[in-house]
Amino acid sequence: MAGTTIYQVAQEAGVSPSTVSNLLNGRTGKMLPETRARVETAIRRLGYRPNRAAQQLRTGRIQMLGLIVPSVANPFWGTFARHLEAAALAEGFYMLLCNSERDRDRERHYVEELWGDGIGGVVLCSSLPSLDHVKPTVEAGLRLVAFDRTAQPGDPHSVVNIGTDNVLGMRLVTEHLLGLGHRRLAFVSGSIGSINRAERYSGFQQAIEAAGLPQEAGIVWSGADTLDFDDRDTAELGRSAARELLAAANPPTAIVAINDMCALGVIAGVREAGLTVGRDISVVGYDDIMLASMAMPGLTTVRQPVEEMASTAFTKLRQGMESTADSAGHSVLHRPRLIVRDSTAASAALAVKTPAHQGGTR
Amino acid sequence: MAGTTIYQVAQEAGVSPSTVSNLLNGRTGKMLPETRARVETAIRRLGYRPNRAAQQLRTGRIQMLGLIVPSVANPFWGTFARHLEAAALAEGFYMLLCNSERDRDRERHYVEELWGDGIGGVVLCSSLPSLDHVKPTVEAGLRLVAFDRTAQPGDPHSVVNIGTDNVLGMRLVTEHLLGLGHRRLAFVSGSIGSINRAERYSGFQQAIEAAGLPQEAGIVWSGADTLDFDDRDTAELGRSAARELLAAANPPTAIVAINDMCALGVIAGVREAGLTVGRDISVVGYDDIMLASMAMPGLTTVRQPVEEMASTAFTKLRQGMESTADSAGHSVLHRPRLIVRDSTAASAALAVKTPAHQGGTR
DNA sequence: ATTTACTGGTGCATCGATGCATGAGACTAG
DNA sequence: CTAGTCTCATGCATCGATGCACCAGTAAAT
Repeated sequence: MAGTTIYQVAQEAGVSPSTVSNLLNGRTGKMLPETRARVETAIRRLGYRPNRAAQQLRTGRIQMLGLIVPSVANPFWGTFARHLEAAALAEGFYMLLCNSERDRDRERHYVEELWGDGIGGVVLCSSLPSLDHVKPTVEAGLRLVAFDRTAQPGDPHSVVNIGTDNVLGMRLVTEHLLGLGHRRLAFVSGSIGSINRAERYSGFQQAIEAAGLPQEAGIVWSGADTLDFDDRDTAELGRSAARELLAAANPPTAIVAINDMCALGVIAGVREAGLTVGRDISVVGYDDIMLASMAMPGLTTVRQPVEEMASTAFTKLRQGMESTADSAGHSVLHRPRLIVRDSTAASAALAVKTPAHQGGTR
Repeated sequence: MAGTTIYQVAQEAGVSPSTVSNLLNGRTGKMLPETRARVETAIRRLGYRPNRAAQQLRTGRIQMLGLIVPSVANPFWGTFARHLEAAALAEGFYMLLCNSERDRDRERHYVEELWGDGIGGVVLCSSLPSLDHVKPTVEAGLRLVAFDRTAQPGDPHSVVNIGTDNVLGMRLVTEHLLGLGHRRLAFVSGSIGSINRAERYSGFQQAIEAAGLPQEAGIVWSGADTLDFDDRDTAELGRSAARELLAAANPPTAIVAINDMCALGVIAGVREAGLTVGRDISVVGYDDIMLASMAMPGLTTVRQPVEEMASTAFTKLRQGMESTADSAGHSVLHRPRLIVRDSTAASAALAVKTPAHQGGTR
């Protein structure tokens, strides 16, 4: 809108528009240093900036990527969005943000719309097990990086998956609890429909088995039909889970929540039941959102290296967009990390020989 | 990228590209219903979608707006972004997201970049008192809606400001506390540099004055030099404030925090001091972020009608972008609302004649 | 029959950048 | 002095949609 065109620059520098274009696009091979300098000066003097619309129209490409997340109101996605934007911006790419609200049709619609508008690459954060709804677009040529998801049979070829090892992550916290002497753990989740929820659950089970404990040591509390897609609901879910679990006969000594929001709800529920988290009962979450460190007590959880993952996502996307050959898809698994805080402590059964408030490396 | 052009549609329908264009742009005045139907069928059959780059190049306009926030990692901005996107999308606008990290230069850079790329409207969420850094761009024609900010002398003419009445909001909570019998209140904030912080402070003072209390009834705790720009820091600030205030002789019976994050820190600090929020001392925040309702106890706070504000922001932006005349700027003040939860209760001085846990309409 | 009026639709230049094919000029070789 | 070789720069068609100015028809008026 500044309105300076390549023609004005050309005139100012006393050359043709082609020359300016050549310079702009790095075709400086055969160009007198003097000419080059003249053009560069003119560009600077006029404050010329190429018109992106014209560039895109001509080249078909555009320096922009799309990000589709369930909802940026959720701090986990907000954080991811921020890091992805930073990675993109460093290479001159803009980022279009889209909230899918976890709706399949909205995901599809966005993907098609973005593709139709000339955006060549999209990072899709979907919790859906299948990518069928976007398959046609991907097969038409869209570069798709799926985030927080593991490759599934039937996925379109070129899709790159980026995530953390959920099985491992959940094993880590579960083993942490087992190491503290807990022998009766509850796993709290909404429906285990999404891929990573299933993976997390599997990690939980594996840890219990590996410890040689009977299946019954792991109680599963699943709000089955609850539509726990909203964060507030997720937390609420944790709250009711805690209430129910603690009211039952032979309650667990530790509760494993499917994610941090859920864990925060659990903490609230435990407190309402008159117990103290980190003393009477241990609670762990997953994700390490900002609130996890600020909660009282600090929440033991599993951190996903979000920044690193964002950077990988952008790199992969870009690679895909540049090569014309249809690169084969694959998965990049980042390593999750156990973050121990004060919400976990030795099981009450051992509490006699261990100081009550121990357990946190803060 | 689908690649169907207006020419193909024209051929398919047996008309000229102009006719298709006319239909697409609503110039259907003089067009036989039959012709119209033929074209519409062709469009559907070919799955034609106008090429946005070409449209933009031709018309100069683009159906896209920019949103600049301090950081979407902060749930308050995340929520706002989500609502703004929804409002924009309903009218066929995309939203480009930019994180300024509260940096003046980044704000300027983004504004210039967006303008240079043909984006005609930007919603800027800046905490800076002055808009001088973006003034040139606004004067060049960019439509700017400033969010969470009140008009200041020296602002560019066309800027529309959207916010809530911070003075009123803070008066509301402060009066709520006074009504509960509190006579010694502390106001906790980092440096009161930004406009809305100053406004909030002013509301606090006004309420105290209006109640006929002496100036000294309002203690001001200001972390002066602290760089409390990160959320974590803000909470930390509240924590230290609480500790210091409670350790002093003649401590306050109620603490007013500059925002919810800060209030959550205060709550943590109070708890560490061995006191119970909502009984021994009352705490209030501002913003009503999601966590406010999930904290223990639920935080009494002031809610900004975010969704409504987002909708206003979009409407104003759009109006500005459509009219060529440079509409005059103005401010839209939304009404904040007091949300009473369990973190406030009657002052301890009255506690003898009032049940301890009362006070919350939940 | 010729002009006037009107209806319904089309031709074409245009937006700004791109990059291939081509050309002008300088210089050397024969 | 012409042909051949280089070097450096330029002409021009192109991407797809837009919308004004114009034009073929047909109907009504003179």
